[in-house]
Amino acid sequence: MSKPDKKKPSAEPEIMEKLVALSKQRGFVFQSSEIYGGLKSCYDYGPLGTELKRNVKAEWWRAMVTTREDIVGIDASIIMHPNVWRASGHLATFSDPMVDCKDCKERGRSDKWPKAEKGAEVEYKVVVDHQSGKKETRKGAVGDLAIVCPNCGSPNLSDIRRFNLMFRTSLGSIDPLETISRRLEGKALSGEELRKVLADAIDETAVYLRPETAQAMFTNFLNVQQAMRMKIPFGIAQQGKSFRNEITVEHFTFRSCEFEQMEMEFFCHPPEFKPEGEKSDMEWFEYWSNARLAWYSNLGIRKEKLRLRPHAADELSHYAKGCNDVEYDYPWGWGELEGIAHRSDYDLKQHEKHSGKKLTYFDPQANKHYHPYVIEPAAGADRAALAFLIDAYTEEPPPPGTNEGRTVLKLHPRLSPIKVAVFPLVKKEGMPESARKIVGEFSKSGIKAVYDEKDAIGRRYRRQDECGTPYCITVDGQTAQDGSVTIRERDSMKQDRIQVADAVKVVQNRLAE
RNA sequence: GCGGGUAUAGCUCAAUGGUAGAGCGCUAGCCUUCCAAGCUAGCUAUGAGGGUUCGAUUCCCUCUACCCGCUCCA
Repeated sequence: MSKPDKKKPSAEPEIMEKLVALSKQRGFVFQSSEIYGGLKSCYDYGPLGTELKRNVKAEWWRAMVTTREDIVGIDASIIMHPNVWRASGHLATFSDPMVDCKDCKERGRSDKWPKAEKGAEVEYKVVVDHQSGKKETRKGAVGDLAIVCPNCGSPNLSDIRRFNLMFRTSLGSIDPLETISRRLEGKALSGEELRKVLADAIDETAVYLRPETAQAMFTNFLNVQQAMRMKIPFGIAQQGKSFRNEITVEHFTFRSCEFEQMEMEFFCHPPEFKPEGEKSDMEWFEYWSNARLAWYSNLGIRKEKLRLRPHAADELSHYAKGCNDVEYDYPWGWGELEGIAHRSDYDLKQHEKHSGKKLTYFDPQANKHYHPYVIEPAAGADRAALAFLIDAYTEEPPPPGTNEGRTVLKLHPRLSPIKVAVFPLVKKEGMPESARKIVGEFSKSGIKAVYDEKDAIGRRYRRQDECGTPYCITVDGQTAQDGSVTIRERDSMKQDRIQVADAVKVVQNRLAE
């Protein structure tokens, strides 16, 4: 088991700056609400970014649902019953009283920290120089919370804070503020009493934006299984927005408060009910780990920039039997693209406990009811789109004899926002008309094509290179004579002559490769 | 959350206590027959708020956002 090694000297620290600039210039990603000064961690996808992300999601759906008999999809609501989050455990940490040590920066639950007598003098050691690890002995008095830091023993602590990992809102037309002001009218309450009144009033209508899409696959487990007559092993897949009030956000769109997930819950036999010849839960775990890793490399991410990192035992949740992260070597170091978790039967049992409804699968072969095990590949659509973008970003030096290099996004053609650009070599002799007709043919076939006649032909090629457009078709003098055009491939810059009549078919075939 | 840095045109950068420039880009036109050619004309900017000042993009304060490092990440 390898430990995460997040830190590494960045080989190209400036690549992100260039990519952010290109993203804005070419319309991949903009900062949200930019004219108002921006909003922390929020980004908007522009026209090309939207196409890219849609293509990423479409490829995922194709690989996970369309081409598989054993997986079906759902599209659940973002707001779910609050008890879903009690069952999943998200609401517990949400309301836990958290406290920070001001000396060693340890953070934890105040009700779990060592008790100490209020006002008592204590002695503790603090690391004063992180490089040498030099410590200094200090003294202090225990404060009102009557606890000390479990790490360094310091009584120098922050106030209690409750971290809102989930976005809370209220469902219903009555504003909780109305309820609160009514209940508080004419009352003089202590801080603790006041808090209770507020918490109760808010709780009555409180709902939360989902922090993950996974729970809807568990709550709908039997609905889906019965409606679609699914037999174990089978999976339920979903794509959609999730929301987390992250403590920190970083690295462009890599970690943000609003993000899109692509998750699949694969229900398989627990060991005691596994028939002969069927994959075991651990074999499915390996299968999905490898399948998900391969998905990224098949869509063009360089193999040496991808790895599967097994979680160390102390990183795992208590119920998990394993977790592999698919990681990408971002410009700032290795970071998570996707997590494949072996969740045992924890989630279904939790929901069974909290809802009081049976969530067992009836296995007609074994003639038994049981809770299936679950393997969960959970990917981030925004992270995937970002990784594809970073990996595709290439700066080529000027070829011998010239002085202009080129910037090219070597995206997999199926991920490219624009598939084909069609140019008239010059703006005369009917070439623009022919070119526009070709664009029309592509549009009719559902292939995103654009027309461009501005500037010299070389410049138009370079513009498309920056957008990641894999194919450029040019109408020239020969077109009028024999009905042929050139098709130029983005990465090799090689040109073939093809018939106009075959153009759509040729591109379709190349996209299918 | 802590520390450091940054904020000028669509992008990359310059300059200035007194009319804010360039390159690329973009728009229109001319020219142009295959890999960022040329000519002409045009468009576009000092993150937000406050203070000092006759006058602030420039000095000061606050806020916001972004970047780097630490911290955190159910």
